[in-house]
Amino acid sequence: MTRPKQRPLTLRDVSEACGVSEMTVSRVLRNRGDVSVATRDKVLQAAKSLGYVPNQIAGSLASQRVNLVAVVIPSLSNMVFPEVLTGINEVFEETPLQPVVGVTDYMPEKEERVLYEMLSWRPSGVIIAGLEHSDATRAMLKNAAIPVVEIMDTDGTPVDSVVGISHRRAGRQMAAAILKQGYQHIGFMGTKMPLDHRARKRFEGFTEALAKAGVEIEDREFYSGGSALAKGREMTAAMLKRSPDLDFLYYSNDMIGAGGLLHLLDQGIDVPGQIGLAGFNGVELLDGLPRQLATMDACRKEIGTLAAKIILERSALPEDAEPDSSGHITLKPKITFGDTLRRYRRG
Amino acid sequence: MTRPKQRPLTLRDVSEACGVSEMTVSRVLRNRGDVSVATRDKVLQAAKSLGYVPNQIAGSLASQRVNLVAVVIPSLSNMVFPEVLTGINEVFEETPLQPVVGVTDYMPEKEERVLYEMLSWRPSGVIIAGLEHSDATRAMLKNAAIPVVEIMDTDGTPVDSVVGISHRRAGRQMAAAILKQGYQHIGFMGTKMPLDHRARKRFEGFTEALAKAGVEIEDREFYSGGSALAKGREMTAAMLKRSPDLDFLYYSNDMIGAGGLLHLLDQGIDVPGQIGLAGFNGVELLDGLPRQLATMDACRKEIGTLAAKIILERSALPEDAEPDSSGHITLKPKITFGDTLRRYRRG
DNA sequence: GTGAAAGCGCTAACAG
DNA sequence: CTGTTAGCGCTTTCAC
Repeated sequence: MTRPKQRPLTLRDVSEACGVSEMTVSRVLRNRGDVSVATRDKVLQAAKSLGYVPNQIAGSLASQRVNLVAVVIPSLSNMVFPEVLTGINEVFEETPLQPVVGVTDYMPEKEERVLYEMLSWRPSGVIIAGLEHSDATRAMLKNAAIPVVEIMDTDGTPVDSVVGISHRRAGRQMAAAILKQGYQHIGFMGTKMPLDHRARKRFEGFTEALAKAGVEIEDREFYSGGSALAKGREMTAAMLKRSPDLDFLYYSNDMIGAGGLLHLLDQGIDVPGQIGLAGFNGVELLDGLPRQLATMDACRKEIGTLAAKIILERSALPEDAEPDSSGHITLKPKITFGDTLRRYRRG
Repeated sequence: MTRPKQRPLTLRDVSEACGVSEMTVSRVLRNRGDVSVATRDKVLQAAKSLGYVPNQIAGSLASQRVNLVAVVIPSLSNMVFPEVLTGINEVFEETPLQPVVGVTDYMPEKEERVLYEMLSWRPSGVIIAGLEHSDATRAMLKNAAIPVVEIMDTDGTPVDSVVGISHRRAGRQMAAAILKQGYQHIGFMGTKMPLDHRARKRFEGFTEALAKAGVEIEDREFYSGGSALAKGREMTAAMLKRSPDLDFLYYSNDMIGAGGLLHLLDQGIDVPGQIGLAGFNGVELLDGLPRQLATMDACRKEIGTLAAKIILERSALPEDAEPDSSGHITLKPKITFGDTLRRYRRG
């Protein structure tokens, strides 16, 4: 109750308060080893009434174990990543492990800084978005000698484990679906993606599959910043003005797709009859639009869950054991046709 | 290059590699004290080539300083909080401080656990959402003897500093604006809010202001889970069926408001002539809807920025200095009328 | 079941 | 400018 100001409580304080050795107090507080019920209660009671909070800094240094898992993602405003985090959180919920999030803003050099910062806390594992990293980043990941899971994307060579989808394949798949329904005049809209490798790969897969069918994208536009919904609207209006013959619009994410959809409906355009639309991500947020946008699920939450599970297994493993599984997981997203990609061949 | 596996590098390794004492290596790596350029370069070079990453655990224990700031928020999927985080991140960007986020899912008891966990890392400060906490949580915050900023809400008694808006006032203000425009038959839709105190306070302020004008809410509905947009649609449809005479719908957040708006437009209802709408939050995400929803900005990013700045100032202060400012900041959100709350008195 | 001693990897405080 | 000496608060290991 009468706590000395400024100096946080230590084990010793609790020890003195209840007349039990520091060692035993430590045992009680960690539920380690056998302690008589009597002393146990005494200790617990003292700790609580003092309001003692253990010092993990000291604990981790002594035990050489840290219950932190570094999670490195490009953005928090992207909707996608909070969902991944939710998956991760769920798995770690009932374990001693704790995720610590770092944000890179899609900047490789910031990724480097953030990772360095996090590794300096000696986390038990790293979950990091993407497969494209600077040499320094990759080196740090390797040197850390802890489990590393690269997430979201599987098109490339992981440092260690990987959980994600093939965005190139996703792009191809959507192209195939679109062509199959008879659409031929296709426009593309998306973020400027020098650094969003996943968007880039989807685009590449998409164009590649079209090319195989002898189709080329007839118009394209890229944006950055601003409200995605509004951007989708604007870009769509502009593109259709430029290229009125388009019969399909592929968007690199659902938000701009939704903007496009709202614009087309405003204009009284028949969707998906006259113009079809598709986005990417399967954002639940958008259920409730006048039409359901065709899209592909990016398996966000599942990616989080699986990545966390890999860390969990690996970090429990004895020092020198090698996991028997390769730790490479490629999920297979499916297309949701919704109401903006017709299901029957054009008349 | 030939690094012993499993054992992370220590200062000593660097020290040996470059023939400089550990202490000096430490100085170089922290940019502390004067070191000759020659040794400095030697050290830096050795550290880099080895791929040495300092151990903050040991460093913090020795220096009794931790560059972590605990940030405790109810949710990541609420859109609101990622924006607050963005504000916080921006401020800490160029400082040694680093936010660490914990999520409570609006559960007081989880809040307690999360905070305990974070305090055990002895952070330099705490930023925590809301003013309602369990006694244990409040006690921990007080005992921690570090700067604490409670954010989002100012209706109540903070433990220490506070940055936010008065949600009660926000509710009253919106009620006043609605009444002023002559709307009289008002329905309310929102989340089930036993634990969302801010939504509750807005609702209370809202009904209170209506009551003063002799107006009562004529219908109300609460939801939980699911896509907010879809829920807004459904609830609005149901409510108007039940209470066709309503001329205004107040939503506890913009997403369900947007759902309602889409529904009304679908039905060909004149908005805001026949029915007016308002939400809350000022979600930029929604720019691009057919009509701009009336709303109030919750000052999310600014709250983050200010809270971070308070921590920053306070944590730099000498041990016993008292901040001269009370550290109580109430921001004043303004109403955006948009296109769903008419600006002129009813005919 | 409990305690005493040693040390985790680093930095504060002094010496030189 | 550089090095030495003590810890930081806990846990490990080994006695009892």
